[in-house]
Amino acid sequence: MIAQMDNPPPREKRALGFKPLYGQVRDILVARLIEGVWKPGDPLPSEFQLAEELGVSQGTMRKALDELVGRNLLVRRQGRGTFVARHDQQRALFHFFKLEPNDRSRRLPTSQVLGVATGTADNAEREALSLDAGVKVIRVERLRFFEGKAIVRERISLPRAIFAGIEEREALPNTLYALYALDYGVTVAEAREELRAVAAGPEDARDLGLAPGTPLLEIRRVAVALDGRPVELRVSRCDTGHCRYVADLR
Amino acid sequence: MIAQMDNPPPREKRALGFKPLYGQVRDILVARLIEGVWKPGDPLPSEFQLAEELGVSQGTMRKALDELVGRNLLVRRQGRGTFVARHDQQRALFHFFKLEPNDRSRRLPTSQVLGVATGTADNAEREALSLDAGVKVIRVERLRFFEGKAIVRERISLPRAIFAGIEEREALPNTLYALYALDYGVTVAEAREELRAVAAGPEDARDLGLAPGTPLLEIRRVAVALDGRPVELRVSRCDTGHCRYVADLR
DNA sequence: TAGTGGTCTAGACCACCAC
DNA sequence: TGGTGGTCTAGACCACTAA
Repeated sequence: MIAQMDNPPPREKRALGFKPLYGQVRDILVARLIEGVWKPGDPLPSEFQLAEELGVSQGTMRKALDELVGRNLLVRRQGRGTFVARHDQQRALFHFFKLEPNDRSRRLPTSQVLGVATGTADNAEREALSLDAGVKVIRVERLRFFEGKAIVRERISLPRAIFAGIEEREALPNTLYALYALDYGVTVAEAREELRAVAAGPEDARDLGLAPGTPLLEIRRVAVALDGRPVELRVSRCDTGHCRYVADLR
Repeated sequence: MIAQMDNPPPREKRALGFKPLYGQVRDILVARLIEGVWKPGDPLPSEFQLAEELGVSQGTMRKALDELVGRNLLVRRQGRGTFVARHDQQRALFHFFKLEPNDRSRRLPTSQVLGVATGTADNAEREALSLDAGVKVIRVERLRFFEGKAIVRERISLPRAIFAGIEEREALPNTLYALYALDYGVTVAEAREELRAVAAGPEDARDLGLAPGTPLLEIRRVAVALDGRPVELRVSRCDTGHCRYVADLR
């Protein structure tokens, strides 16, 4: 059993505080993912084992697992098992990357870091990342390329309290979210993006090889970790002469 | 039973052609929605009745219904029943509308039709809507307002074969998708959007009160009906000085 | 109170994969 | 061949709504 063991009424189902069993099971599984009991790529115990451990039926465990698969936190492979999702698998890669080159090929761009710096969070960063005044952030500026052509200029802000030492690494990988998960225990679970059209500034123009004032697509993304903390602010300015932002509404 | 009645082997489950029962049931339900057996807002028979009619268990029927609820085609209301989703309910309205005024209020903009015309589909329309050469389309141009301020200039292209007569209506409602469903039997089930940054042209500038060349967010959307046909091409140019495009990645 | 969807269980069998 | 996830069933009981 789960929480009910402490309380005499074995199935607490009040009008307001009702929480289904599979929801409690799901929360327990999420907590284990946050704690790092299972790491990216690890297999979970079988559905039957998990169900027996938590004292629920396989059907209930299945429903809990289903929800986590739906949130892209787990991956099922028939005949093999259920695994913790990784941020560097083809399927998951494009979940947080919606730019597509105009030739419709689906590739990830390469990256070139322009600079890494540490500073005090400005107002925008404090609001986006829920930081107190005076807190330090790490800022990464980089360019991203499709087929050797610079398409995106990107500024990434990270709380130093979470990503301490990341500013001293010799190199940063192209897929940062896999790095966050493996080296900092931070699983990016969701993100909110706000898009605007802006005019290219002098630096945008220089780095992207455009005239100043050229319209650029600005993507402002706040990434949220499994535990609900906002962990990254990323502002990308994209030359939509060579790519476009694609969204499927279903 | 369903398809198996004709064939002696009651459960056809070959290596390749295997299709689960709930999938067949789901397809039958979708077919009924396309035929208009149940119209937007109508209640479906209860899960038990549907299950009995199609000769499956309630659990299987439930799984089929679950998928359609997940695709926003049906809506469940506990204690009341399962209903065909409508495109003019608060919940569904914003599923296909991702612009948010910068004051973060969630409202739909009002609309003002600038003009309606009929013409021969151009290359872009033919490709987007899978039309043959020479086919006629109806084009609607309109402005959309937040708080009385013109924010979006929109060009909508519709195949005349599907929406015959729509060009002669005295007025067009703000929420066109509800009109498509109710008067033309066309349920918009999904859409693909491509976003770019563009410079305002003379007409954009005039109608939106901006200087020519101001960066605008261009949203190019192809809406697809329940039966898979593309039914609408919509190109919106948005003044992101007053609003922004919002996407939640999960 | 009757009827609907929502949860949970127990068990059977199938499809897929690795060994 | 054994173990995993995937499907399907039958039945019980709970929560919500409307009459």
